[in-house]
Formats: sequence, structure tokens, C-alpha cells
Amino acid sequence: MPLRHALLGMLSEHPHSGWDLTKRFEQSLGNVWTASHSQVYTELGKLEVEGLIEVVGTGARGRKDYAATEAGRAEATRWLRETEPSRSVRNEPILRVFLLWLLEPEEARAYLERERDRHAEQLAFYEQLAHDWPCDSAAVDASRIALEAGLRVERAYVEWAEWAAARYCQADETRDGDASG
Amino acid sequence: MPLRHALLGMLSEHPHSGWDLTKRFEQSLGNVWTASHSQVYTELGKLEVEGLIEVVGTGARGRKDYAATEAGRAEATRWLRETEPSRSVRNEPILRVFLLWLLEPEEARAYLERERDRHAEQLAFYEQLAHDWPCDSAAVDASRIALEAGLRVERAYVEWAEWAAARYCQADETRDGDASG
DNA sequence: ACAGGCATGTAAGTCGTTACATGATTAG
DNA sequence: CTAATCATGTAACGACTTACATGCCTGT
Repeated sequence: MPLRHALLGMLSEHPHSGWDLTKRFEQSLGNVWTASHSQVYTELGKLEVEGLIEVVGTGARGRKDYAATEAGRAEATRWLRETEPSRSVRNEPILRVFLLWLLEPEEARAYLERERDRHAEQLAFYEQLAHDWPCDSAAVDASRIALEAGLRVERAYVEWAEWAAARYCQADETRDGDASG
Repeated sequence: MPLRHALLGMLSEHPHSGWDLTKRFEQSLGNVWTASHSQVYTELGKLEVEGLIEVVGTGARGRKDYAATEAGRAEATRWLRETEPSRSVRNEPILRVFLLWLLEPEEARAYLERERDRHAEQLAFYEQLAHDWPCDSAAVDASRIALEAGLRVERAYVEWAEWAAARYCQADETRDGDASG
């Protein structure tokens, strides 16, 4: 149950509301794990019933801030220690590359160029995060290591997409000599 | 529905049995998309009812080889053209890195070293595939481009895991001066 | 007053995992 | 004859997505 443990981990760092956690899944965590707000609120409800998290504050608009209890933090640690990471993967953008031969070369090239742009944007975002990085706690340090993975993987994707688009460019140019677009 | 379209794509290349498709999800495709045999057989049943695939041969032990029909291939192409790739991501091994601060430094380092070894193995496998690559059809070419993504991303992970483990090494050495392990 | 963002929740349906269940073929 | 591998399927349960539903606060 990685969602539950992702939540316990974040709530072991410092309090978050369901809204905050949802935002984190959309932002820095988004290249690693995604969860919709409905999933987050449902799981928070279960975790509270089980005594793994508790409400530690409330705010405007019904906001509730949760933090992990000792039991919750222990459960997150136990999960890290005693279970193997699932290797189940979902990477639809690259899955599509396996099917790219079904398209015309210019369509395939356009797809690869969009991927390059997307990854270039993501890389720029990560570079900004790394540039502004505060040097604080151990939690922050682990996040910095995870960020470094994002940084390096995005860089690899940008270079790959350029290499791949060039392959399809060649195929296209061979056919009609047009290098525009 | 990426599973359905992954199947249609593979069955547009050449015939496969449910067993073959399951194996492909465990091997080359496995770093991009995974599916259990139960999911594969269930989806093949639906695709056949919908006329998107058909049985084109049978073999020993009840083996059934399927191929995409024209309608199936058209559906795969339509999906590529008309839908945006889902950005929903599952990458539990890196998710765990965000929680690594909950462990002792030596445990965290051990985790990163296991990841390094895993990715090094995967990289070696991809390098072998790339080395033995046949130069044939367009389908093969798209797979070669997808393989290149795997190759470059795995290389990035190996280098990242080494960088990351070194960080935890330092933390550990600062505490007890032990550089073994 | 209104728009945009903050904030939380429920329900229906689909997708995915795990376990159950069976049996044929092949190589040693 | 026996183990490994090939080969297919179903069922129960849990996870995830999408849509529905509500309402408050802040800035303009």
C-alpha cells in the first residue's frame, strides 16, 4: 500500500491537510506517484480510524491538519524495512513509443518533440528546485536525493527524445526533403 | 485504456498468445508497463468479443494465437492520435527514497546500493539487447527507440544511486569512521 | 458582487492484484 | 516418472478514476 505509506511519510515530516498532500502529489512527488484528492481524503479517513494519524489543527474552510502518530511513523518505518518495493510500473508516454510505427513518420516525430518539450520543462523546474534548495533536516536531505533522481532522469529523457526525433527527421527527410515543422 | 492498446499494438506487429504477451510484460516491456496473466487473458476475451482481435492459430496445450483485425489496428492508431498520454505514474522504488530519512543511515545506504545493483543489471540486459539488435521493420525501429529510452534512463539511475549512496556513506563515516560494507 | 482558489467529502464504475483452479507437454 | 515450463482461465478483493456535490475565504 504505497499511497498509505507516502501519506504517513509526509505526515511524519510535518502536518499537512488533505489539500496540501494532494498538491504535493501534483508537484514534486508527481513524477514518482500520483493520487487524486478523492483517494487522499478516503485514505486519510482510514488512517485516522486506525490511529496512525491524528488531527493536530484546524483552519479556515474546514481545513484539518493531520500529523502521524508514533504508531503511524513506526508503520512507515516497518514498511520500508520489511517489504520489497513493488516493481509494478506505469509509464504510458514510453509505452506509446512501442506503437509509434503505426503512425506516419511526421506524426511520430511530432510526438517525440512534444515529449522532449515536456521533459525540458520538467527538468527546468527541477533545476530551479535544486538551485533554491535549503540545507536543513534529514527529511529534506532524502527529498534532495529523490530530486536528484528526477533531475538526472529528466535530463536523460530530454537527450533521448532529441536523439529519437532526429531518427524520425531523417526518415521524413529521406521521403520529401522537407526539414520544416 | 493503455493495457488494451498495448495488446492491440503487439498484436498488430505479429500474432501472440496470451502467454507470449504476458512474457513480454515481464521482459522488455516490464520497465514501462506491467500486467499479470489474469489481466491479459481477461482483456483478450473482451477484445475478441469486440472484433478488435481474432484467433489466427492454435497450438499445443490449448494455445491460441491472436492477431489484431483491421478494426483493432485502426483503434490502436486512433488512440495514439486522438488521446493524450496519461501522466499517472507509479514508481515505488523512488517514492521510498522520500521516506529514507526514517531509517538509519546504514539502512538507507544499503537500500540505495540494492537499487544501484538492480539498475546495473537492467542496464546490462538492455545493452545486450541493443548489441544484438536486428535491423528490420518499422515496428522493430520503434522498439529500438523505446529500448534506447530504457538504456539511457537506467544509466542515469545507476549513476544517481552511486551518487546517493556516497552521500549516505559520508553521513555514516562522520558518525563512526567505518568505511566498510 | 464575483472569480478564483481553498477545502472537503461521497458514489459508481473500472482497473489491477492475488489467490484459486486446472491441465498438457517436454526434457531428463 | 517427475519436475519444469507452457498454457489458460475465474473469483474476490482492493486500488484508482471520474463524476457528483457542497461551500468558504480572499482579493478585486
